[in-house]
Amino acid sequence: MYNTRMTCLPCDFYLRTAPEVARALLGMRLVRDLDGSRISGKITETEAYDGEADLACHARSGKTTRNAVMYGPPGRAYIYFTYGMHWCLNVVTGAEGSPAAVLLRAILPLEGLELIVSNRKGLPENKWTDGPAKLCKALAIDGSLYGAALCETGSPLRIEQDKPVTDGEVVVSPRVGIQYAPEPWLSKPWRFRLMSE
DNA sequence: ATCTAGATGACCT
DNA sequence: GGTCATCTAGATG
Repeated sequence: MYNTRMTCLPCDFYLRTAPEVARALLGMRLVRDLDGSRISGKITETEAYDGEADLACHARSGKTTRNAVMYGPPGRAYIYFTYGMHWCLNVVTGAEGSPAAVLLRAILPLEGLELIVSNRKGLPENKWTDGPAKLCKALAIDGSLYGAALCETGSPLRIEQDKPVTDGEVVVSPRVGIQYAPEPWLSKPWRFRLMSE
């Protein structure tokens, strides 16, 4: 029995390498507090981006205004804007000073369904939160939440402990959308997915 | 089912 | 000026 819904994962949870955190986040619950209403979903897909050496990571060119939060303490939100219209959400991992993060790529809606519906108007249910920019739209996540402490109760955006998943339910594969990256980064098995039934 | 084109602006060289 | 950790609608088999 996992009656741990309201417990945030502690900041120390993120004090590991990005691939370790990416794997461990599967099954946990992403929670958005919006005007007193609760929207949440089970994390079902993640990707790890691991430091300046990782030539697919946004920190590959050093510290900038955009990626600065990755250089800070773990457990905070690195949110970036891309393709002229999309927001994407990451969790910062590792010790302060070492830039790394985990991209949240998909969730399964659990609470606040009526708000998700209104944010994803007209689309079929299976397309509500099955991509990194889609889940941000569904949960009303944008740049105003940059740096939010995901490991603190009371934060408008946080990650709560939930039922862990077994290795048998997890599919590991290379990261997507980084064709520009050279080997070995292109093929690093740092994408983690929960199998769907 | 799978493919393609266009959106649209911040970021980097 | 080219690229981008993407998404959607529309076309086609």
